[in-house]
Amino acid sequence: MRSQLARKPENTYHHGDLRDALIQAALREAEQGGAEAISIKALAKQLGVSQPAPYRHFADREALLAAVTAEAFRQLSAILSEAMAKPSKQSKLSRLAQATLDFGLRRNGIYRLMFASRTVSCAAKGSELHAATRETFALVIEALEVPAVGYLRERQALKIWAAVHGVVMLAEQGLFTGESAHATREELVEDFVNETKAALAAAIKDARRRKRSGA
Amino acid sequence: MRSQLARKPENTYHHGDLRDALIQAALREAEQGGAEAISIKALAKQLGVSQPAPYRHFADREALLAAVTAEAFRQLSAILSEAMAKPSKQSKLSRLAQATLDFGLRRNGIYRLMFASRTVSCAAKGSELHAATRETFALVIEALEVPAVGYLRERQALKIWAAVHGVVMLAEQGLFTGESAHATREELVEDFVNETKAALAAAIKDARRRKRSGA
DNA sequence: GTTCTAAGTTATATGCTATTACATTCGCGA
DNA sequence: TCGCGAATGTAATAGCATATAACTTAGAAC
Repeated sequence: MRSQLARKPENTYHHGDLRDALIQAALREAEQGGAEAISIKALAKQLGVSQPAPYRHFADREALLAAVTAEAFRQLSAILSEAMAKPSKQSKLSRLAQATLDFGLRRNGIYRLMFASRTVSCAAKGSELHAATRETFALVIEALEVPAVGYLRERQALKIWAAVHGVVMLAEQGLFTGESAHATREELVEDFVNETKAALAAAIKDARRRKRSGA
Repeated sequence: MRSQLARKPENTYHHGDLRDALIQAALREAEQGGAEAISIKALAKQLGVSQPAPYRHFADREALLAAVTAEAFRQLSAILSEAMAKPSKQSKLSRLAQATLDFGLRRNGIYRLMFASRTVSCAAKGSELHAATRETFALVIEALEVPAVGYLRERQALKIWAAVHGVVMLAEQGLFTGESAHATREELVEDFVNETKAALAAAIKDARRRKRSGA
């Protein structure tokens, strides 16, 4: 296993770890231009192999995109885990939400690859990509820092996750640069975070009261 | 001006209204496959003209996509206006939000074209596309049915707009089909609508109280 | 060491974007 | 109504990307 972005050494026949090198190089390309910026041919040239070489590792372009997207989800998961782990005055949920916003804005192209293409929705249930997306969502649930309360916890996780993605989307559309720019993206995300906390607190209080009156 | 989806009549040199026909045909193509499904060559063949003919009306593929996206925004605006206009027990905001969700799910590919590509963010400020997106957002503000209260109204509009888009996004990712499917997409949207209403009501009440105590 | 297989190469077919040079039609003014 | 210029369409072609087929090389397995 050699360095991930390495070109094939000259005067050698085998690259060594082309599959991984392709994924890493593709991620770099997608950083700015999204999925459209990923060209098998260009990647092959970049890595010093012939154009058809990548097809030994991926059936077609879609398969490469799926692998790249899965890797992107794993990277996001790592970032979110780290954000949640480090000590801070902010709540875990706030840190997760802000870190997601930051990721979505900074790594624009990759974000679109992950959430705005049909690659994910086409992913089969047992696939690497499907697993990676589920793992990321599990972190959202974890960030709520509440025990499972019926399906309420999943519901709140879906809501905050949806809301944050919506903010990223509108921000990339440029809806925050103009007359409506008086609310920053970070403020909006924090609003959603606080609403989620309030909803959870209310629900838990309600559950306790019901339990007490029932007992 | 001839019928929009019409092929060029045989034995004629001019199509009649190729520009519009291209946009309409491209919209049909994008319905399922998004922007990637739009091929200049295929459209030309479909409409019975030569491959280079479309370039008389659009500088390049990007320009066509921008025009198609603008048209899509106008169609969405029309749908939302209609939803808001018809008498109903539901509030205008609820109808707008649910209609947006419906549009996003039904016309999946077009929705991605509108909100998940970089076409919009690259649109110049004076462009047809930029105007179309602003007009749609203006409908969101209108749906709140409150007078301008500082920047609060725009902020709430941004929030509900972001939230609805987030729900569409996650729904298309398949996050609602699985263990987390216990909340429907419609329920989540309605949650966000109600939170928006509550926030607006609270803010207006607060403003009145402040005004009274000040007077 | 021989052989089998994974991984890479050359050559090629196909499809799309885009440009150049040429042809046709429309509309408008003389 | 004739003619001329602008708008619109066509044919031919260059360039790039995906993908496949047939062939070659190196590494591993026995």
